[in-house]
Amino acid sequence: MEKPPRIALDRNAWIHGAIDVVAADGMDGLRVEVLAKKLGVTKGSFYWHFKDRRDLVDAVLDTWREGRIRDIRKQTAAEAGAELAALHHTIDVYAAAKNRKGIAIEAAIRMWARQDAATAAIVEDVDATRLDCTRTLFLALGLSDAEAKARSVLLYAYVFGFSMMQCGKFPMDAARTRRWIMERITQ
Amino acid sequence: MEKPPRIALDRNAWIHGAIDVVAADGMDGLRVEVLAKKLGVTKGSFYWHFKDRRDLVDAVLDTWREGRIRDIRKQTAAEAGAELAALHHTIDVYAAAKNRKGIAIEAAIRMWARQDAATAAIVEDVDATRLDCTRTLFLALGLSDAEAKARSVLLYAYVFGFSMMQCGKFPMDAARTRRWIMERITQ
DNA sequence: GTTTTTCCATACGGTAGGGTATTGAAACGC
DNA sequence: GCGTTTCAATACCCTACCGTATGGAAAAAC
Repeated sequence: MEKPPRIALDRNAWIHGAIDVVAADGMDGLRVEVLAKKLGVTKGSFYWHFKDRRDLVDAVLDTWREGRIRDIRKQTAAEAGAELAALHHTIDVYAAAKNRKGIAIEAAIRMWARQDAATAAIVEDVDATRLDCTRTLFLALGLSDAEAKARSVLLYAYVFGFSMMQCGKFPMDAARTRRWIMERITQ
Repeated sequence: MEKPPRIALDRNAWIHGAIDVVAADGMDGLRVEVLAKKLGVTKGSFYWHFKDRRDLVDAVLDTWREGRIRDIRKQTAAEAGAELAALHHTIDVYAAAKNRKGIAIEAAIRMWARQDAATAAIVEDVDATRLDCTRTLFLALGLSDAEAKARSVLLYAYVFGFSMMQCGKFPMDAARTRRWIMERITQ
């Protein structure tokens, strides 16, 4: 019997494992002992790296905020003249079905933010950053500031809202609908 | 000391109490013993009216579905010629800040639907009904079926998405933005 | 090689809560 | 009045977890 080599976990391994759990089961589903078993250790390890469960939750939220802010800046980066394409790209990336995990985390954290003020503040930061990024793109297209803001709000509300809807029983041409809506938001 | 008169609870009292809890704490926050204490009884009563916790959850979901379907039909009812006003009214009612509890329940149930297939089917029913109700209004305004569907999807995605956003740190004229978006969706 | 630090296992106490079994009391049928 | 039905209280058992205390092994420091 080979003895498995000792691979020490760090806070980061716990945080990323926790994010997976949050995506699957929501913030309430994040349990220290369950996560420990998933990582192949016991909670003795957990309480070495974290003060308590709340410490992990805060770390998850911080990691999420930093990641989301970095991501939206990257996705909305556009050379001069490519702003419209960048907007289309942003909608595609954020509303895409391939982004199931990201959407699940968004929903879980926003749900949790209803009960937790600190989380609500983090969501506010992320949303403000996102809204500002697309506002900049709309401004570059020559729109007024008020219209750039309104279109940004519509863009994100659509993206988040669509990800929460279940259109399975509503017969439609999904691709065509997507295209129509994207035009409506950006032009 | 007056002895409080015995007021027998029925399933409905439990269900409505449960809906309040779900709005406040999500589906995971719905606990038999906690709800019993809130209703001033013990869980001995609960297990008289319900087989188990899942039985209550199912009852909550059924009640929610029936209520939501009845409500959307009522809100989108329009005399001939008043279809546009009905659309505006629908957006107002569903996106309104005054509807905090309704929004919280929507979010909680949609979150729960990620883990529970039966719930996902119920959400699908509600969404299909809602989409169809506004589609009918758009059709009455003379739009093509494809466009009527696309506008309906945009309408609900916006309403749900906006309720999940935290725009506190994004400075804007909220009323004016709302008006702009409403026009963009309906006209 | 010994000491120290790092990381984890084990064992334990405590609370919350699901579900059952039993008892009890009020209301109802007659 | 008297039995029956309806609804709720009580007492349990059991599981899932949080958090702590302590011991122990591996690695690093020296």
